[in-house]
Amino acid sequence: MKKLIVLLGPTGVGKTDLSIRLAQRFGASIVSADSRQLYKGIEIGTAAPTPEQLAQVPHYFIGTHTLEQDYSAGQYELDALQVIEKLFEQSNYVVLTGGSMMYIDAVCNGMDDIPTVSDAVRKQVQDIYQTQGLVALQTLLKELDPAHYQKVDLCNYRRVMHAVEVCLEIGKPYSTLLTHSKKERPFSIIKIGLNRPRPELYERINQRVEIMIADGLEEEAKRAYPYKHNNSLNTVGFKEWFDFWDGKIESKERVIELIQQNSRHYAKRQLTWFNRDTEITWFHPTDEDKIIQHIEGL
RNA sequence: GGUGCCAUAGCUCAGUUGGUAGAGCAAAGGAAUGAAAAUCCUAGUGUCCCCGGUUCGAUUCCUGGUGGCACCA
Repeated sequence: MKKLIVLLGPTGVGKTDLSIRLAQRFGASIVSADSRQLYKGIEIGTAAPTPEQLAQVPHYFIGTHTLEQDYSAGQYELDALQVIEKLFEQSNYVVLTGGSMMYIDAVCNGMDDIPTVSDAVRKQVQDIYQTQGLVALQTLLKELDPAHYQKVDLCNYRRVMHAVEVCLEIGKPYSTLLTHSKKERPFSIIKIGLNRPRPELYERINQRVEIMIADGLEEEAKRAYPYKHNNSLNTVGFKEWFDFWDGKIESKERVIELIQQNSRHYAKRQLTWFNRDTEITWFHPTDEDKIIQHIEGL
């Protein structure tokens, strides 16, 4: 039986190192489930695997896209599944690792089939939001998809916008596409969660940011600055620099503090998401032997 | 040493004409179906610096401490 080892956890917990050792132990390749490490040119700020690490085990979805390319969890589901199936032809194990919650769920559970929104519709909906505000979008959603209007978080403009976009794109209610069903996969899934006590995790995050700065994060951000309007750069570690250069943050010290803080916030959100998933077995990253035993025991 | 100002949430501060208090930020908890490192939601929190005094009642007024800041010596 083919087994997908899913190694997940909050940012900075220590997934990369362990994923390489596990992959070597089980003769597997690594499929990254990280919505930012797949972009080329922001390696320092996203703590992407180093060239040395990449040389140790074949990696997929690291630095495969340009900063200008749009990408999505839905696209990732299709692409990753294709890669995983191919890798299972050579090995009984594949390691999926990363912290992008929705990317992991896309592979493990699947997402409903929703068409990609065209640029024209996206622009149209953005215009409504910018000129008439969120209330106008809410009203529009109430007309187009009353069922979803009842369920969606109406304060969250991204969600309201997306629902409206899809309704306009397909000409029927967005909610008719949502089945909330779990897709069957031709392999079994072993979910391993990595976590540390909160103070320990936060200390690691803070230190990692300091290391990024020493490694040249500012220069990397400067090179990325021309692309700042792309989604690839709506990213912790970059948006703070952009705000600094745009005069919205007063000092470099403050930039660093904010990167650390936003990283901690991100880690907390990841944990909130993962804590709902009862399929995860949790370990401290140093419990490598226990993790291997756990995988072999299944 | 003298004079003045200040001391309230983890931080910055507001406030109570005397009836034991509230903002922002932080921390915490939560939501989540193609932008997800995105986006959004929710409470909580207090020896109101210390000892006395006045008062039915003091965080608030008064005396004296302590600490900080400023100015004068």
